[in-house]
Amino acid sequence: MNNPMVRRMEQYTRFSDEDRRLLDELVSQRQRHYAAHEDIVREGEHSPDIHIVLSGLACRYKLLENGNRQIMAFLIPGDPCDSEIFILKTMDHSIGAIAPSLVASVSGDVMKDLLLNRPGIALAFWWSTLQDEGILRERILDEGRRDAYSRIAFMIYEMLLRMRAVGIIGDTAFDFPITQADLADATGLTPVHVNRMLQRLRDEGLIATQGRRWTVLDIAGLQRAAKFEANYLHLDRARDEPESEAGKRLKGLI
Amino acid sequence: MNNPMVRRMEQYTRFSDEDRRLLDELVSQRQRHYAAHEDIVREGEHSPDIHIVLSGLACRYKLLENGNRQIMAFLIPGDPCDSEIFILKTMDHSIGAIAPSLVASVSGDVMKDLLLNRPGIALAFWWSTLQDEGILRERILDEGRRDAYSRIAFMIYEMLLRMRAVGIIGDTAFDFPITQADLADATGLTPVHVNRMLQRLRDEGLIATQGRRWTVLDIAGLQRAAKFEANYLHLDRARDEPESEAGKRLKGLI
DNA sequence: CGATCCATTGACTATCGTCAAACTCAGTGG
DNA sequence: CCACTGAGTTTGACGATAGTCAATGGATCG
Repeated sequence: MNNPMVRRMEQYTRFSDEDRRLLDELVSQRQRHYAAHEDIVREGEHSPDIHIVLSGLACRYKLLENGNRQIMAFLIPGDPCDSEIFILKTMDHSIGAIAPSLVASVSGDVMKDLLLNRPGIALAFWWSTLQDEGILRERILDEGRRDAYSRIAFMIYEMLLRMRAVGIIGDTAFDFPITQADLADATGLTPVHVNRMLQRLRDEGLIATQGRRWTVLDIAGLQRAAKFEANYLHLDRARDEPESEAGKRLKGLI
Repeated sequence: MNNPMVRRMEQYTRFSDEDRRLLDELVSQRQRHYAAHEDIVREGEHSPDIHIVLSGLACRYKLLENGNRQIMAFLIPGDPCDSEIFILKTMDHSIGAIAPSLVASVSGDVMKDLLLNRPGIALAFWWSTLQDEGILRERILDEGRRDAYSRIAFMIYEMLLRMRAVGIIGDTAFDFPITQADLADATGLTPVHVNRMLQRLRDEGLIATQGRRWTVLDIAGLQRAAKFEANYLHLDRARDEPESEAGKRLKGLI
Protein backbone atom coordinates (compact mmCIF):
# COMPACT_ATOMS: atom_id res chain seq x y z
CA MET A 1 0.00 0.00 0.00
CA ASN A 2 1.05 3.52 -0.71
CA ASN A 3 0.82 4.94 2.77
CA PRO A 4 2.19 8.49 3.01
CA MET A 5 2.27 8.36 6.79
CA VAL A 6 4.58 5.36 6.71
CA ARG A 7 6.75 7.09 4.13
CA ARG A 8 6.96 10.16 6.30
CA MET A 9 7.75 8.31 9.49
CA GLU A 10 10.36 6.16 7.79
CA GLN A 11 12.52 9.23 7.60
CA TYR A 12 13.00 8.57 11.27
CA THR A 13 12.66 4.83 11.73
CA ARG A 14 12.50 1.58 9.88
CA PHE A 15 9.23 -0.19 10.60
CA SER A 16 9.00 -3.94 10.95
CA ASP A 17 6.81 -5.64 8.36
CA GLU A 18 4.21 -6.24 11.02
CA ASP A 19 4.21 -2.59 12.11
CA ARG A 20 3.89 -1.47 8.52
CA ARG A 21 1.00 -3.85 7.96
CA LEU A 22 -0.74 -2.51 11.06
CA LEU A 23 -0.26 1.09 9.94
CA ASP A 24 -1.56 0.32 6.46
CA GLU A 25 -4.61 -1.30 7.97
CA LEU A 26 -5.00 1.66 10.31
CA VAL A 27 -5.43 4.23 7.58
CA SER A 28 -7.50 2.09 5.24
CA GLN A 29 -10.37 1.24 7.56
CA ARG A 30 -12.32 4.46 7.54
CA GLN A 31 -11.67 7.21 5.00
CA ARG A 32 -13.62 10.29 4.13
CA HIS A 33 -13.40 13.08 1.60
CA TYR A 34 -13.56 16.64 2.84
CA ALA A 35 -14.39 19.55 0.60
CA ALA A 36 -12.22 22.64 0.45
CA HIS A 37 -12.84 24.86 3.51
CA GLU A 38 -14.57 22.09 5.38
CA ASP A 39 -13.53 21.62 9.00
CA ILE A 40 -12.13 18.25 10.00
CA VAL A 41 -11.98 18.99 13.72
CA ARG A 42 -13.14 22.16 15.35
CA GLU A 43 -11.61 24.12 18.22
CA GLY A 44 -13.23 23.21 21.52
CA GLU A 45 -14.40 19.83 20.36
CA HIS A 46 -13.25 16.49 21.58
CA SER A 47 -13.19 13.86 18.91
CA PRO A 48 -13.07 10.14 19.71
CA ASP A 49 -10.99 9.61 16.57
CA ILE A 50 -7.69 10.82 15.33
CA HIS A 51 -7.33 11.93 11.73
CA ILE A 52 -4.57 11.43 9.19
CA VAL A 53 -4.35 13.34 5.93
CA LEU A 54 -3.92 10.96 2.97
CA SER A 55 -4.23 13.35 0.05
CA GLY A 56 -4.96 17.01 -0.52
CA LEU A 57 -4.00 19.75 1.90
CA ALA A 58 -5.24 20.74 5.34
CA CYS A 59 -4.12 23.14 8.02
CA ARG A 60 -4.20 23.94 11.72
CA TYR A 61 -5.77 27.32 12.26
CA LYS A 62 -7.31 29.64 14.79
CA LEU A 63 -9.77 32.44 14.34
CA LEU A 64 -9.48 35.79 16.04
CA GLU A 65 -12.51 37.71 17.21
CA ASN A 66 -12.27 40.10 14.28
CA GLY A 67 -12.54 37.23 11.82
CA ASN A 68 -8.84 37.13 11.02
CA ARG A 69 -7.48 33.69 10.59
CA GLN A 70 -4.03 32.45 11.39
CA ILE A 71 -2.84 29.23 9.84
CA MET A 72 -0.32 27.72 12.20
CA ALA A 73 0.70 24.72 10.17
CA PHE A 74 0.01 23.02 6.89
CA LEU A 75 -0.86 19.35 7.01
CA ILE A 76 0.24 17.42 3.97
CA PRO A 77 -0.39 13.76 3.10
CA GLY A 78 1.02 11.56 5.83
CA ASP A 79 0.51 14.04 8.66
CA PRO A 80 -1.53 12.99 11.71
CA CYS A 81 -3.75 15.87 12.79
CA ASP A 82 -4.69 15.42 16.37
CA SER A 83 -2.76 12.76 18.23
CA GLU A 84 -3.11 14.94 21.35
CA ILE A 85 -6.68 13.87 21.99
CA PHE A 86 -5.54 11.12 24.33
CA ILE A 87 -4.34 13.69 26.80
CA LEU A 88 -6.17 16.94 26.26
CA LYS A 89 -9.89 17.26 26.74
CA THR A 90 -10.55 19.56 23.82
CA MET A 91 -8.73 20.86 20.77
CA ASP A 92 -7.21 24.28 21.27
CA HIS A 93 -7.32 24.93 17.53
CA SER A 94 -9.22 23.76 14.47
CA ILE A 95 -8.16 21.53 11.62
CA GLY A 96 -9.61 22.41 8.24
CA ALA A 97 -9.23 21.19 4.69
CA ILE A 98 -7.75 23.79 2.35
CA ALA A 99 -8.21 21.76 -0.80
CA PRO A 100 -10.41 18.70 -1.30
CA SER A 101 -8.74 16.06 0.84
CA LEU A 102 -8.94 12.41 1.69
CA VAL A 103 -8.62 11.84 5.42
CA ALA A 104 -8.43 8.64 7.43
CA SER A 105 -10.18 8.35 10.78
CA VAL A 106 -8.74 6.06 13.40
CA SER A 107 -10.62 5.21 16.54
CA GLY A 108 -8.80 6.47 19.58
CA ASP A 109 -9.06 3.06 21.23
CA VAL A 110 -7.39 1.27 18.32
CA MET A 111 -4.73 3.93 18.26
CA LYS A 112 -4.13 3.73 22.00
CA ASP A 113 -3.77 0.00 21.68
CA LEU A 114 -1.10 0.39 19.04
CA LEU A 115 0.78 3.00 21.03
CA LEU A 116 0.82 0.76 24.09
CA ASN A 117 1.73 -2.48 22.36
CA ARG A 118 3.94 -1.50 19.45
CA PRO A 119 6.88 0.49 20.75
CA GLY A 120 8.16 1.09 17.23
CA ILE A 121 4.92 2.79 16.31
CA ALA A 122 4.75 4.72 19.57
CA LEU A 123 8.24 6.06 18.99
CA ALA A 124 7.40 7.08 15.45
CA PHE A 125 4.36 9.02 16.62
CA TRP A 126 6.36 10.69 19.35
CA TRP A 127 8.95 11.67 16.76
CA SER A 128 6.21 13.05 14.55
CA THR A 129 4.96 15.24 17.40
CA LEU A 130 8.44 16.54 18.05
CA GLN A 131 8.97 17.28 14.38
CA ASP A 132 5.75 19.27 14.37
CA GLU A 133 6.98 21.20 17.35
CA GLY A 134 10.21 21.98 15.51
CA ILE A 135 8.25 23.28 12.56
CA LEU A 136 6.21 25.48 14.89
CA ARG A 137 9.37 26.96 16.34
CA GLU A 138 10.76 27.61 12.88
CA ARG A 139 7.56 29.45 12.06
CA ILE A 140 7.94 31.67 15.11
CA LEU A 141 11.47 32.49 14.03
CA ASP A 142 10.13 33.24 10.60
CA GLU A 143 7.35 35.57 11.64
CA GLY A 144 9.46 37.26 14.24
CA ARG A 145 12.65 37.90 12.37
CA ARG A 146 12.26 37.58 8.61
CA ASP A 147 10.73 40.09 6.22
CA ALA A 148 7.80 39.30 3.97
CA TYR A 149 9.93 38.38 0.99
CA SER A 150 12.05 35.85 2.87
CA ARG A 151 9.04 34.50 4.67
CA ILE A 152 7.24 33.61 1.46
CA ALA A 153 10.40 32.14 0.00
CA PHE A 154 10.95 30.12 3.15
CA MET A 155 7.41 28.79 3.11
CA ILE A 156 7.74 27.60 -0.48
CA TYR A 157 11.08 26.00 0.24
CA GLU A 158 9.74 24.24 3.32
CA MET A 159 6.81 22.84 1.37
CA LEU A 160 9.16 21.63 -1.34
CA LEU A 161 11.23 19.72 1.21
CA ARG A 162 8.26 18.32 3.07
CA MET A 163 6.47 17.16 -0.06
CA ARG A 164 9.67 15.62 -1.30
CA ALA A 165 9.94 13.69 1.97
CA VAL A 166 6.64 11.92 1.32
CA GLY A 167 7.31 11.58 -2.38
CA ILE A 168 4.41 13.66 -3.68
CA ILE A 169 6.48 15.74 -5.98
CA GLY A 170 7.93 15.71 -9.46
CA ASP A 171 11.51 16.83 -8.92
CA THR A 172 11.04 20.57 -8.37
CA ALA A 173 7.36 20.91 -9.23
CA PHE A 174 4.62 20.17 -6.76
CA ASP A 175 0.92 20.65 -6.23
CA PHE A 176 0.28 23.22 -3.57
CA PRO A 177 -3.44 23.90 -3.90
CA ILE A 178 -3.56 27.13 -1.98
CA THR A 179 -4.80 30.64 -2.65
CA GLN A 180 -2.77 33.74 -1.98
CA ALA A 181 -5.22 34.59 0.79
CA ASP A 182 -4.42 31.26 2.49
CA LEU A 183 -0.72 31.98 2.15
CA ALA A 184 -1.34 35.35 3.75
CA ASP A 185 -3.10 33.70 6.69
CA ALA A 186 -0.17 31.36 7.09
CA THR A 187 2.56 33.98 6.95
CA GLY A 188 0.83 36.74 8.87
CA LEU A 189 0.74 39.05 5.86
CA THR A 190 -2.07 40.50 3.76
CA PRO A 191 -3.12 38.92 0.46
CA VAL A 192 -2.04 42.04 -1.39
CA HIS A 193 1.42 41.91 0.04
CA VAL A 194 1.75 38.18 -0.61
CA ASN A 195 0.88 38.91 -4.21
CA ARG A 196 3.63 41.52 -4.46
CA MET A 197 6.22 39.17 -2.98
CA LEU A 198 5.23 36.32 -5.29
CA GLN A 199 5.59 38.62 -8.25
CA ARG A 200 9.05 39.51 -7.12
CA LEU A 201 10.00 35.85 -6.73
CA ARG A 202 8.67 35.19 -10.22
CA ASP A 203 10.36 38.25 -11.73
CA GLU A 204 13.63 37.11 -10.27
CA GLY A 205 13.19 33.73 -11.91
CA LEU A 206 13.07 31.77 -8.67
CA ILE A 207 9.66 30.20 -9.01
CA ALA A 208 6.86 29.75 -11.50
CA THR A 209 3.21 28.98 -10.90
CA GLN A 210 0.64 27.51 -13.22
CA GLY A 211 -2.62 27.28 -11.39
CA ARG A 212 -2.03 25.23 -8.26
CA ARG A 213 1.19 23.77 -9.53
CA TRP A 214 4.32 25.42 -8.20
CA THR A 215 7.73 25.02 -9.75
CA VAL A 216 10.99 25.99 -8.14
CA LEU A 217 13.20 27.19 -10.98
CA ASP A 218 16.25 28.13 -8.94
CA ILE A 219 16.66 26.25 -5.70
CA ALA A 220 19.86 27.98 -4.66
CA GLY A 221 18.29 31.35 -5.38
CA LEU A 222 15.22 30.44 -3.37
CA GLN A 223 17.38 29.38 -0.45
CA ARG A 224 19.17 32.68 -0.68
CA ALA A 225 15.89 34.56 -0.73
CA ALA A 226 14.74 32.58 2.29
CA LYS A 227 17.98 33.48 4.09
CA PHE A 228 19.22 29.94 3.88
CA GLU A 229 22.76 30.79 2.92
CA ALA A 230 25.73 30.73 5.24
CA ASN A 231 26.56 34.23 6.25
CA TYR A 232 30.04 35.08 5.08
CA LEU A 233 30.68 36.94 8.27
CA HIS A 234 30.69 33.53 9.95
CA LEU A 235 33.09 31.83 7.60
CA ASP A 236 35.48 30.79 10.35
CA ARG A 237 32.72 28.81 11.95
CA ALA A 238 31.65 27.50 8.58
CA ARG A 239 34.88 25.57 8.34
CA ASP A 240 33.60 23.22 11.01
CA GLU A 241 30.03 23.51 9.91
CA PRO A 242 29.95 23.81 6.16
CA GLU A 243 26.23 24.37 6.08
CA SER A 244 24.40 27.45 7.18
CA GLU A 245 22.64 27.38 10.52
CA ALA A 246 19.24 27.69 8.94
CA GLY A 247 20.03 25.05 6.37
CA LYS A 248 20.99 22.54 9.01
CA ARG A 249 17.96 23.51 10.99
CA LEU A 250 15.44 22.81 8.32
CA LYS A 251 17.14 19.63 7.23
CA GLY A 252 17.29 18.32 10.76
CA LEU A 253 13.71 19.22 11.04
CA ILE A 254 12.56 17.63 7.84
CA MET B 1 9.58 19.88 49.18
CA ASN B 2 8.64 22.93 47.21
CA ASN B 3 8.86 21.49 43.72
CA PRO B 4 7.59 23.88 41.05
CA MET B 5 7.45 21.14 38.44
CA VAL B 6 5.05 19.14 40.57
CA ARG B 7 2.97 22.25 41.17
CA ARG B 8 2.81 22.94 37.47
CA MET B 9 1.92 19.41 36.48
CA GLU B 10 -0.72 19.16 39.16
CA GLN B 11 -2.79 21.54 37.14
CA TYR B 12 -3.33 18.52 34.96
CA THR B 13 -3.13 15.53 37.24
CA ARG B 14 -3.05 14.50 40.86
CA PHE B 15 0.18 12.63 41.63
CA SER B 16 0.25 9.70 43.99
CA ASP B 17 2.42 10.23 47.07
CA GLU B 18 4.97 7.87 45.61
CA ASP B 19 5.08 9.69 42.28
CA ARG B 20 5.47 12.98 44.07
CA ARG B 21 8.29 11.59 46.16
CA LEU B 22 10.03 10.32 43.04
CA LEU B 23 9.69 13.67 41.32
CA ASP B 24 10.99 15.52 44.37
CA GLU B 25 13.97 13.21 44.44
CA LEU B 26 14.44 13.67 40.72
CA VAL B 27 15.00 17.41 40.87
CA SER B 28 17.02 17.44 44.07
CA GLN B 29 19.85 15.12 43.03
CA ARG B 30 21.88 17.38 40.82
CA GLN B 31 21.37 21.13 40.71
CA ARG B 32 23.44 23.87 39.18
CA HIS B 33 23.34 27.64 39.05
CA TYR B 34 23.58 29.31 35.68
CA ALA B 35 24.52 32.94 35.24
CA ALA B 36 22.44 35.30 33.14
CA HIS B 37 23.10 34.73 29.43
CA GLU B 38 24.73 31.39 30.07
CA ASP B 39 23.62 28.58 27.79
CA ILE B 40 22.11 25.51 29.41
CA VAL B 41 21.93 23.44 26.23
CA ARG B 42 23.19 24.54 22.84
CA GLU B 43 21.66 23.99 19.41
CA GLY B 44 23.20 20.99 17.68
CA GLU B 45 24.27 19.35 20.92
CA HIS B 46 23.01 16.15 22.37
CA SER B 47 22.90 16.13 26.12
CA PRO B 48 22.65 12.91 28.15
CA ASP B 49 20.60 14.79 30.74
CA ILE B 50 17.34 16.62 30.74
CA HIS B 51 17.09 19.94 32.54
CA ILE B 52 14.36 21.45 34.67
CA VAL B 53 14.24 25.10 35.67
CA LEU B 54 13.77 25.49 39.43
CA SER B 55 14.18 29.23 39.85
CA GLY B 56 15.04 32.21 37.72
CA LEU B 57 14.14 32.50 34.05
CA ALA B 58 15.36 30.77 30.91
CA CYS B 59 14.30 30.65 27.30
CA ARG B 60 14.35 28.62 24.11
CA TYR B 61 16.01 30.62 21.35
CA LYS B 62 17.60 30.47 17.94
CA LEU B 63 20.11 32.74 16.32
CA LEU B 64 19.91 33.97 12.76
CA GLU B 65 22.98 34.45 10.60
CA ASN B 66 22.83 38.21 11.06
CA GLY B 67 23.05 37.85 14.80
CA ASN B 68 19.36 38.44 15.41
CA ARG B 69 17.91 36.31 18.12
CA GLN B 70 14.41 34.97 18.36
CA ILE B 71 13.16 33.77 21.71
CA MET B 72 10.57 31.12 21.05
CA ALA B 73 9.49 30.42 24.60
CA PHE B 74 10.18 31.48 28.14
CA LEU B 75 10.92 28.74 30.63
CA ILE B 76 9.82 29.52 34.16
CA PRO B 77 10.33 27.50 37.33
CA GLY B 78 8.78 24.07 36.89
CA ASP B 79 9.36 23.84 33.16
CA PRO B 80 11.32 20.89 31.74
CA CYS B 81 13.63 22.14 28.99
CA ASP B 82 14.50 19.26 26.75
CA SER B 83 12.47 16.13 27.24
CA GLU B 84 12.83 15.50 23.50
CA ILE B 85 16.38 14.18 23.83
CA PHE B 86 15.10 10.61 24.06
CA ILE B 87 13.96 10.78 20.48
CA LEU B 88 15.90 13.41 18.62
CA LYS B 89 19.62 13.20 18.09
CA THR B 90 20.37 16.85 18.58
CA MET B 91 18.65 19.97 19.82
CA ASP B 92 17.24 22.13 17.04
CA HIS B 93 17.40 25.19 19.28
CA SER B 94 19.31 26.43 22.31
CA ILE B 95 18.24 26.86 25.90
CA GLY B 96 19.75 29.80 27.73
CA ALA B 97 19.37 31.43 31.11
CA ILE B 98 18.00 34.95 30.95
CA ALA B 99 18.43 35.69 34.62
CA PRO B 100 20.55 33.79 37.15
CA SER B 101 18.76 30.47 37.45
CA LEU B 102 18.84 27.25 39.40
CA VAL B 103 18.47 24.25 37.13
CA ALA B 104 18.13 20.56 37.94
CA SER B 105 19.83 17.95 35.78
CA VAL B 106 18.27 14.52 35.48
CA SER B 107 20.07 11.67 33.83
CA GLY B 108 18.26 10.50 30.76
CA ASP B 109 18.38 6.91 31.99
CA VAL B 110 16.70 7.73 35.27
CA MET B 111 14.12 9.75 33.42
CA LYS B 112 13.46 7.02 30.90
CA ASP B 113 13.00 4.59 33.73
CA LEU B 114 10.38 6.81 35.31
CA LEU B 115 8.55 7.33 32.04
CA LEU B 116 8.39 3.60 31.41
CA ASN B 117 7.40 2.52 34.90
CA ARG B 118 5.28 5.33 36.28
CA PRO B 119 2.38 5.93 33.90
CA GLY B 120 1.18 8.86 36.00
CA ILE B 121 4.49 10.62 35.50
CA ALA B 122 4.67 9.71 31.82
CA LEU B 123 1.23 11.19 31.24
CA ALA B 124 2.15 14.36 33.08
CA PHE B 125 5.25 14.83 30.92
CA TRP B 126 3.27 14.20 27.78
CA TRP B 127 0.74 16.77 28.90
CA SER B 128 3.55 19.20 29.57
CA THR B 129 4.82 18.73 26.01
CA LEU B 130 1.38 19.32 24.58
CA GLN B 131 0.93 22.43 26.68
CA ASP B 132 4.21 23.76 25.33
CA GLU B 133 3.00 23.10 21.83
CA GLY B 134 -0.18 25.03 22.58
CA ILE B 135 1.85 27.97 23.81
CA LEU B 136 3.93 27.87 20.62
CA ARG B 137 0.80 28.00 18.52
CA GLU B 138 -0.54 30.90 20.51
CA ARG B 139 2.73 32.71 19.86
CA ILE B 140 2.37 32.18 16.12
CA LEU B 141 -1.12 33.62 16.28
CA ASP B 142 0.28 36.51 18.23
CA GLU B 143 3.11 37.36 15.89
CA GLY B 144 1.03 36.84 12.81
CA ARG B 145 -2.12 38.67 13.66
CA ARG B 146 -1.71 41.05 16.59
CA ASP B 147 -0.08 44.46 16.58
CA ALA B 148 2.86 45.37 18.77
CA TYR B 149 0.74 46.86 21.54
CA SER B 150 -1.47 43.79 21.93
CA ARG B 151 1.48 41.49 21.60
CA ILE B 152 3.30 43.03 24.53
CA ALA B 153 0.11 43.10 26.60
CA PHE B 154 -0.53 39.47 25.74
CA MET B 155 2.97 38.45 26.73
CA ILE B 156 2.65 40.11 30.13
CA TYR B 157 -0.73 38.57 30.70
CA GLU B 158 0.51 35.13 29.74
CA MET B 159 3.43 35.39 32.15
CA LEU B 160 1.07 36.49 34.92
CA LEU B 161 -1.08 33.40 34.39
CA ARG B 162 1.83 31.01 34.07
CA MET B 163 3.60 32.32 37.13
CA ARG B 164 0.39 32.19 39.06
CA ALA B 165 0.00 28.54 38.09
CA VAL B 166 3.27 27.64 39.81
CA GLY B 167 2.65 29.99 42.68
CA ILE B 168 5.63 32.29 42.21
CA ILE B 169 3.65 35.44 42.39
CA GLY B 170 2.25 37.92 44.88
CA ASP B 171 -1.30 38.41 43.67
CA THR B 172 -0.75 40.66 40.66
CA ALA B 173 2.94 41.41 41.08
CA PHE B 174 5.63 39.09 39.85
CA ASP B 175 9.34 38.97 39.17
CA PHE B 176 10.03 38.93 35.48
CA PRO B 177 13.77 39.53 35.27
CA ILE B 178 13.96 40.51 31.64
CA THR B 179 15.31 43.45 29.67
CA GLN B 180 13.36 45.25 27.00
CA ALA B 181 15.79 43.85 24.46
CA ASP B 182 14.87 40.32 25.58
CA LEU B 183 11.20 41.17 25.27
CA ALA B 184 11.89 42.45 21.78
CA ASP B 185 13.57 39.17 20.84
CA ALA B 186 10.56 37.28 22.16
CA THR B 187 7.92 39.35 20.40
CA GLY B 188 9.70 39.94 17.11
CA LEU B 189 9.90 43.69 17.67
CA THR B 190 12.76 46.12 18.18
CA PRO B 191 13.81 47.25 21.66
CA VAL B 192 12.86 50.82 20.81
CA HIS B 193 9.37 49.83 19.83
CA VAL B 194 8.94 47.62 22.89
CA ASN B 195 9.88 50.62 24.98
CA ARG B 196 7.20 52.74 23.31
CA MET B 197 4.52 50.11 23.85
CA LEU B 198 5.47 49.63 27.51
CA GLN B 199 5.22 53.35 28.04
CA ARG B 200 1.77 53.29 26.55
CA LEU B 201 0.70 50.42 28.82
CA ARG B 202 2.03 52.36 31.81
CA ASP B 203 0.45 55.65 30.73
CA GLU B 204 -2.88 53.89 30.45
CA GLY B 205 -2.53 52.61 33.99
CA LEU B 206 -2.49 48.93 33.03
CA ILE B 207 0.89 47.96 34.41
CA ALA B 208 3.71 49.30 36.55
CA THR B 209 7.32 48.24 36.69
CA GLN B 210 9.88 48.73 39.40
CA GLY B 211 13.12 47.20 38.27
CA ARG B 212 12.46 43.57 37.45
CA ARG B 213 9.20 43.51 39.36
CA TRP B 214 6.10 43.83 37.22
CA THR B 215 2.69 44.73 38.58
CA VAL B 216 -0.55 44.39 36.71
CA LEU B 217 -2.72 47.29 37.88
CA ASP B 218 -5.75 46.63 35.73
CA ILE B 219 -6.25 43.01 34.72
CA ALA B 220 -9.40 43.63 32.72
CA GLY B 221 -7.73 46.49 30.91
CA LEU B 222 -4.72 44.35 30.14
CA GLN B 223 -6.93 41.61 28.77
CA ARG B 224 -8.64 44.17 26.60
CA ALA B 225 -5.29 45.49 25.36
CA ALA B 226 -4.23 41.91 24.60
CA LYS B 227 -7.47 41.39 22.66
CA PHE B 228 -8.78 38.98 25.24
CA GLU B 229 -12.30 40.29 25.30
CA ALA B 230 -15.30 38.63 23.73
CA ASN B 231 -16.14 40.31 20.50
CA TYR B 232 -19.65 41.65 20.65
CA LEU B 233 -20.22 40.70 17.07
CA HIS B 234 -20.18 37.12 18.30
CA LEU B 235 -22.66 37.52 21.11
CA ASP B 236 -25.01 34.84 19.85
CA ARG B 237 -22.27 32.30 20.14
CA ALA B 238 -21.21 33.80 23.44
CA ARG B 239 -24.48 32.71 24.97
CA ASP B 240 -23.27 29.15 24.85
CA GLU B 241 -19.71 30.10 25.50
CA PRO B 242 -19.66 33.03 27.87
CA GLU B 243 -15.92 33.48 27.56
CA SER B 244 -14.06 35.00 24.67
CA GLU B 245 -12.31 32.64 22.30
CA ALA B 246 -8.91 33.90 23.26
CA GLY B 247 -9.74 33.74 26.93
CA LYS B 248 -10.74 30.13 26.73
CA ARG B 249 -7.74 29.42 24.66
CA LEU B 250 -5.22 30.68 27.12
CA LYS B 251 -6.99 29.16 30.07
CA GLY B 252 -7.20 25.80 28.42
CA LEU B 253 -3.58 26.16 27.72
CA ILE B 254 -2.51 27.23 31.17
C1' DC C 1 33.86 57.73 39.93
C1' DG C 2 34.23 56.11 35.58
C1' DA C 3 32.25 52.16 33.21
C1' DT C 4 28.64 49.64 31.67
C1' DC C 5 24.23 48.17 30.84
C1' DC C 6 19.47 49.68 30.14
C1' DA C 7 15.88 52.73 29.26
C1' DT C 8 14.34 56.61 26.83
C1' DT C 9 13.81 60.25 23.15
C1' DG C 10 13.47 62.21 18.61
C1' DA C 11 13.86 62.51 13.72
C1' DC C 12 13.56 60.03 9.76
C1' DT C 13 12.51 55.89 6.83
C1' DA C 14 10.36 51.89 4.89
C1' DT C 15 7.85 47.92 5.07
C1' DC C 16 3.60 46.51 5.06
C1' DG C 17 -1.51 47.37 5.48
C1' DT C 18 -5.83 49.47 3.63
C1' DC C 19 -9.09 50.45 0.29
C1' DA C 20 -11.04 50.14 -3.95
C1' DA C 21 -11.20 49.04 -8.51
C1' DA C 22 -10.06 46.30 -12.53
C1' DC C 23 -8.80 42.16 -14.56
C1' DT C 24 -8.54 36.97 -15.50
C1' DC C 25 -10.48 32.77 -15.97
C1' DA C 26 -13.08 28.70 -15.23
C1' DG C 27 -17.63 27.17 -14.65
C1' DT C 28 -22.74 27.77 -15.58
C1' DG C 29 -26.84 28.31 -17.82
C1' DG C 30 -29.82 30.37 -21.25
C1' DC D 1 -22.00 30.03 -28.15
C1' DC D 2 -21.97 33.76 -25.39
C1' DA D 3 -23.19 36.54 -21.58
C1' DC D 4 -23.06 35.96 -16.53
C1' DT D 5 -21.04 34.87 -12.26
C1' DG D 6 -17.79 34.49 -8.65
C1' DA D 7 -13.49 33.36 -6.85
C1' DG D 8 -8.96 34.66 -7.12
C1' DT D 9 -5.27 37.73 -8.76
C1' DT D 10 -3.37 42.11 -9.85
C1' DT D 11 -2.75 47.25 -9.69
C1' DG D 12 -2.30 51.82 -7.71
C1' DA D 13 -2.66 55.44 -4.37
C1' DC D 14 -2.32 56.37 0.19
C1' DG D 15 -1.56 55.74 5.23
C1' DA D 16 0.26 53.84 9.45
C1' DT D 17 2.83 50.77 12.13
C1' DA D 18 7.17 49.53 13.20
C1' DG D 19 12.31 49.84 12.13
C1' DT D 20 16.72 52.57 12.02
C1' DC D 21 20.07 55.52 13.77
C1' DA D 22 22.04 58.17 17.03
C1' DA D 23 22.17 60.61 21.12
C1' DT D 24 20.96 61.25 26.03
C1' DG D 25 19.73 59.98 30.59
C1' DG D 26 19.78 56.86 34.80
C1' DA D 27 21.02 53.36 37.54
C1' DT D 28 24.14 49.94 39.38
C1' DC D 29 28.74 48.12 40.36
C1' DG D 30 33.32 47.34 41.04
